[in-house]
Amino acid sequence: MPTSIDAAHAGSSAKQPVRRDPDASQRRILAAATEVFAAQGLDGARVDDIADRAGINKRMLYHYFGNKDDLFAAVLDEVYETICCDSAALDLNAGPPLAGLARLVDFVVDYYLNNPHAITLLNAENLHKARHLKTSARIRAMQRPFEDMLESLLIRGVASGDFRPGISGAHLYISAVGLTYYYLSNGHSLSVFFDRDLYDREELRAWRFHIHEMVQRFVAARNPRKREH
Amino acid sequence: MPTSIDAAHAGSSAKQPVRRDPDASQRRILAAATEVFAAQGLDGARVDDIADRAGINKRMLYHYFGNKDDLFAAVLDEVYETICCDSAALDLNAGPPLAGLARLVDFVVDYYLNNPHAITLLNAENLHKARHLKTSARIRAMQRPFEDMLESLLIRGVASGDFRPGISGAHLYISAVGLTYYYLSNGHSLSVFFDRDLYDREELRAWRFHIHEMVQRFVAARNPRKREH
DNA sequence: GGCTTAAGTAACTAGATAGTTATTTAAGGT
DNA sequence: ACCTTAAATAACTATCTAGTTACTTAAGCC
Repeated sequence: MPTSIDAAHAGSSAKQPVRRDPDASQRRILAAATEVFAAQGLDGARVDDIADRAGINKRMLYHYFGNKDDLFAAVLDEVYETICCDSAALDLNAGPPLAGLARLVDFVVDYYLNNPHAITLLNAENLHKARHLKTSARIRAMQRPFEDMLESLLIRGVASGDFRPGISGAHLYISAVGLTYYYLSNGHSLSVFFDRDLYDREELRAWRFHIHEMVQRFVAARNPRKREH
Repeated sequence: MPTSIDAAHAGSSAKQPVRRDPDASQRRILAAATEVFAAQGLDGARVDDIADRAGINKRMLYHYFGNKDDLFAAVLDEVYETICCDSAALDLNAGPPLAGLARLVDFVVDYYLNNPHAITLLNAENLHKARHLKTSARIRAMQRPFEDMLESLLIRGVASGDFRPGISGAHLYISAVGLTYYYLSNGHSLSVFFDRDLYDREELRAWRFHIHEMVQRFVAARNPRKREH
């Protein structure tokens, strides 16, 4: 089957005038680049492959994005954008602290389940020592409010007697992401090693529950309540 | 400065006979390949670069290892080898269960601190869906004994009243590795986001302590004892 | 010393790949 | 209708790169 229908040449092969749509072309390029960079990495990806999948002429890719590296930066910027937007919508400080904590975990798990590209793209970025992130304005803008939100949650939890004091918001967040990310990122190796499919629906459900338990027990003041899921 | 002294041509430029040492050549190639694949990934690595760093002729690389992909497989095999050997030396079931658990965590943290190459190599492997691992005999051979050792530890812990029942050895292990691995693998991104150097000595010490706490609190029967480090 | 084997070398090649040049043509303002 | 701008295309190129060919020479055995 054909990989994708070329919008610019949609319909029959009759000599219809080529419909122009710069915005759509850019979006198509970005979407194709996201797929290919995620699947092959920055060095493994082929510019011709991206252009083919986007159904556009390679020249347009250079016209809109400059070069391969800048295109990769644009893809990453979009990833950071979605992380920022999704995070901003997350209000950890409504309702009880324990519920906020659970929402944080579910948010992280859902984000990486819904954006599997993000993992391999961020891996590629870290292989290059976060070169592109360092110049991204977006992520810097949301850093402070996000950390503040985390700290508020922790303070509220200590006040309510649910959390113990002295917990680092950064460590808590890195833990939740790390447990999610590593499992999904290295699931292929782990599945071989433990001889079962860790991407299986039931395994994923169990792992989500595991993260909830780990995080809760970590912050819990004394004996944490069982949490139904 | 020159990248490395070529053993085959060591000494002055006088017309000394070329010393032959096939074992050393292979080791040099493997060591260079480990460096380059770890730094650039499978696709980013250049065979010529590896040959240059090894100080051998490219032809020998193909002679001993077949092709680029097989060389990468050999590098990974060595990584799996060290993981297996190091793990085998780890006796979790001597002394009290809590001490065994702490040894497990320290082992994992130390392994990835001492073998930073392993992380990017395993990432490259997972980008390719653990293609090479699937055919590695080594890792399969140690899977069962390692899991058994973990389960014994958990059973002993429950018996002694230190651990709660119902904990999965696999989940426990994945957690310890995940917390270590993600922190180190994505430390560049995280350092930018949290605006501090997470590879700093003091930060690393704090993170190790954090993993100990998380893991201990996770398995603890009721109120875990504080653990000095 | 001569002979066989394998370690080592230099120069080469076929194909791939990022990036360009030169050109055509749709869209939109006046 | 005309003209400018920019979207789109096809064909091209300089360079890089994995893998090879053809050759030289050290080591070990008799």
